Amino acid sequence: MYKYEYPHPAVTTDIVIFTIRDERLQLLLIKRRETPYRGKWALPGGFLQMKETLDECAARELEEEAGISNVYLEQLYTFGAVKRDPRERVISVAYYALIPSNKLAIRPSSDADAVGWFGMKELPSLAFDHSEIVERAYERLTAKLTYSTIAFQFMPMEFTLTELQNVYEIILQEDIDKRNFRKSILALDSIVETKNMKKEGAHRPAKLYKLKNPKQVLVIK
Amino acid sequence: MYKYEYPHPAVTTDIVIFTIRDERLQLLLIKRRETPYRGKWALPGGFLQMKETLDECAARELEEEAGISNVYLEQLYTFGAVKRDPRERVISVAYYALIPSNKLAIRPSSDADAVGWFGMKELPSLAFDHSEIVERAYERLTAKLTYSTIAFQFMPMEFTLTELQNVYEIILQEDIDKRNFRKSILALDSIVETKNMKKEGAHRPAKLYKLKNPKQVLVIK
DNA sequence: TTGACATAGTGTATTGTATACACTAACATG
DNA sequence: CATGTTAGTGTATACAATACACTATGTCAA
Repeated sequence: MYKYEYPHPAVTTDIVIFTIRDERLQLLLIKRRETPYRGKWALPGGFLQMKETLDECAARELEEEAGISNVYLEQLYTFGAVKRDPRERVISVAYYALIPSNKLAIRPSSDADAVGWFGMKELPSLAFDHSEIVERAYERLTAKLTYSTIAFQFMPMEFTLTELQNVYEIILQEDIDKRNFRKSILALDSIVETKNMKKEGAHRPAKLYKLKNPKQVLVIK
Repeated sequence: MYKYEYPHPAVTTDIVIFTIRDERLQLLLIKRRETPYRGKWALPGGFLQMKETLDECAARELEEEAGISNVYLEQLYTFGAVKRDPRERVISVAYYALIPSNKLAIRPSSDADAVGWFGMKELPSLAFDHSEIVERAYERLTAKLTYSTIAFQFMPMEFTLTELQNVYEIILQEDIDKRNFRKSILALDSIVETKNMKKEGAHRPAKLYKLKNPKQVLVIK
């Protein structure tokens, strides 16, 4: 039992985990097995521990609930509506993470069918204020796509320019001119050709590229 | 005495209050009269109450500690280093506020010389991790200056284009071409001429402008 | 009253960036 | 070896950003 002279809220982190799967922007949800919102889908997340920072808490939840580590993770916004959790006062520091498609090993966490990927356009109704969190994360993601190299964080180690273009087109939901796209991406000077080619199907193979600095996200212009 | 089954951190809001004063970007600090960091300057802020949202908490602190209300106030970032406060675990949700120069009535809060404005370049050493908070607030401010109409929030009801240009030049610390500045500002279609002129000194008077929607901050382009 | 001074106010030419657009190259397969 | 499919490439045009200098309107002092 912990005692304080004045009331303290609980603090949690909730994480919007984005990936590109099946040509769609998807995110990871967890089915709640406890009240409140029992049976509803919710963002992965959990309570802050006293000996970890907020970043560490988010990374830990990402690891525990989705089996994912060492990916792009950024603080999004802090949500503090008074009744956002019916049990007690809970402040949620929201994060979002980007997962490259090759890291998609959903470790089913504790239990199998309780974790799932959902397309942004086919989201179920969510617990708490998680819809609002998702919306804000999507806004941030689309904004950053246009003024940073954040999209590279969705890519596996080696990728083709067409694959990269697909990521942009899927997230922004608009067609991009192939030549202009390649011109602007190469102008960033963030990726280099590898010696490898992607051979797939009955057509010309594509050059594979890789990031010069895999973890670095640059703000451009 | 409040009791919980597991430990809860304290939650505070801290506010970086910017204004333009004496041709400089300045911010409001408060001298601490309690330990820890007794006698050091710190950002205004305080503990979240159970019945108020984070935004309300920040607005309340702004009012209580600086006597300022009804100004631009935006959540900045949440700071959660484990030992950022030596007393107990404290999560700080940082905000920043922009004060028009005409609202500068520093109500000395509880007591006189404990509140002061400091130029960004002449800041004293600050308590806690408040230097880090200030730095991030300044980054956000300069970034938003270039892609939103946030700078208008520094202006009084009526202002001249030269005064507005000065605000940009002071914050960005660079000279701006007068004709290009006026062209781009008027292109935003956010301000209109008033019938008034500012007569001051031995020279041609300047037209006074006002915001079409005083509270609105637009993201541009 | 008028000349000197100080800031307000205005337009255009040039440069750089973003966009639109179509054909050839290289592979697999039948 | 013809067909189908995706990879890969350059240029002309439109638009936006920048550089740049003179006239206008007031006050004040001689």
